[in-house]
Amino acid sequence: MRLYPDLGLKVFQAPSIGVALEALKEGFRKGELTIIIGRLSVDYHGRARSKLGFGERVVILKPDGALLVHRPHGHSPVNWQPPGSIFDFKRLGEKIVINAGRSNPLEKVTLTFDRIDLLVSSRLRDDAEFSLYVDEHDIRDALVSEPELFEEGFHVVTKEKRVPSGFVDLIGVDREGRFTVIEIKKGLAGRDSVIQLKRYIDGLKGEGGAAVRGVILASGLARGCQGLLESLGLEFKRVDPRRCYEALMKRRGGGLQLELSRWFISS
Amino acid sequence: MRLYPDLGLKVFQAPSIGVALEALKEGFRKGELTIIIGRLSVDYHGRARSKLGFGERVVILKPDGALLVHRPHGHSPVNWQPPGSIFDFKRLGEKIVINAGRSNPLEKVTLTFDRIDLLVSSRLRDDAEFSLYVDEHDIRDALVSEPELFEEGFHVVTKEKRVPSGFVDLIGVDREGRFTVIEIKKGLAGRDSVIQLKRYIDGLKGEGGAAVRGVILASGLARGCQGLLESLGLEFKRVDPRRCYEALMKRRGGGLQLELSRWFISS
DNA sequence: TGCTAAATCTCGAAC
DNA sequence: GTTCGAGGTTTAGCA
Repeated sequence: MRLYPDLGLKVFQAPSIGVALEALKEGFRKGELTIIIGRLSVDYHGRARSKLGFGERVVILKPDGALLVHRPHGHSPVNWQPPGSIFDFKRLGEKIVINAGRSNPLEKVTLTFDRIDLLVSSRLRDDAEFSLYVDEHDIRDALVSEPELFEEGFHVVTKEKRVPSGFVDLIGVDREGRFTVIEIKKGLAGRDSVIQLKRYIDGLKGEGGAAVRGVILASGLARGCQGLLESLGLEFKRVDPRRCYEALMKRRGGGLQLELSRWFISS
Repeated sequence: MRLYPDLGLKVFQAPSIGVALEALKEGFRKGELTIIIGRLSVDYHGRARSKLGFGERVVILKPDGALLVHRPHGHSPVNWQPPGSIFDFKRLGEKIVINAGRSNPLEKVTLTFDRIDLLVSSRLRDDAEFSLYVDEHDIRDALVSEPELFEEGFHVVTKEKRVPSGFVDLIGVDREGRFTVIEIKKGLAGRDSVIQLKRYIDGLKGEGGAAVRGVILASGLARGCQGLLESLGLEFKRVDPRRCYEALMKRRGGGLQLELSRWFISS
């Protein structure tokens, strides 16, 4: 065992069962994040059931009650528990067992280690803010601040309006005074988007009696949807996320470098 | 630096930039999984854009080209790259920069470390098979092997039949000889399931001329869908995942202990 | 707490 | 490779 008080980082190599158990309990009690490399099996009971035999994996226990079991391949953890789970550490013969569960929904994952190669525990300080931009929400906001991105003479009346079957992204009036419902998709709009828009319009027609114009606003329309769109009397318009991004940045005052050209690995 | 050849586990504590770079390159070259605990910032350009300032996090690099950046809280990584990504490690002044990207879709994530507290690299052996049971697939299989779980006198004709708008889960003939289309949902069936089933039936009606019976088979029907269901002339039947699970286990010959009662943390 | 819609969704299978 | 459907989806935003 090695202790590095400067970094608050505790590293245990091939710890005994007693040492590992103590480190697990103390690390969680102190609000630390713990990483285990070892050989374990996993069982899950809850929303479904799963079983995974013994193998060498990485386990992360977070201070907020999240647990992750990662195999040496793949993006997603093979088993996990969401934040808010309750941990329980115990010895079972020559093995270490970690239970993590919650009551709603009722579920529990059980890790059984027959070997722990490395156990690391550390308090992590991370207050940085994460910002992600140019999503559907941003496109809508860009249109609110610059309606001409949609169409000249267009005016936004309301956004995120609740209708019986969901939420309409944007409602406005076009230059000819027509009531216009806009359904926004960031990527390709598919059959489901078309049907969704149709339902929205039907719901609104129920309220007033006037005709309503329906427009899908997306970066593209999936193949085979054109016919459905036309048969329902709807329109499609292409949205340029780049221009929306620029509009947003202009509004937010931030600078913008697109540099789309020399993105890729320039190593 | 400590080398444990028995376990194939390399542990570097507060390594110099040169040592860290060398370890990263050699670890990936040898097909090892690498974990880094340190202080870093993250930038992502691609399907969206994101920015995350400096903070203490856990980074996992997998031999299949997956990369994960985990903050001390939450289930999901704050940034990542999927398997198949290309890694690039380099020095930039007193910092270490890791780029991970791919060309389709064109995207890249950049990690900039101003401190590395711990770097661990190890080859992980994990050949175990992961099995997850009682999903939609299993319910369908349970019905194929025990059609009376659906209805007495029911006969399965085909499963996973392709129709213009997707795949029908099950098609069969009921005791009165009616052509029956079954849409299976593991949990609550919602409005979308009802609409999907209607589309399937419409597609099948196009083929033959006979009337088709449509049934939603799920553990429940979402509130407000009953009306839609009836107006479309469809039915809802409750499925018991537990009985399906038992049917599957019977068929697979395995034993079964449900022990639903004393699941929860019995610590 | 529960529901609805989005996601850099991921993952796997079929075409 | 692309597309489509499912997921222990997870996550964020509101009623």
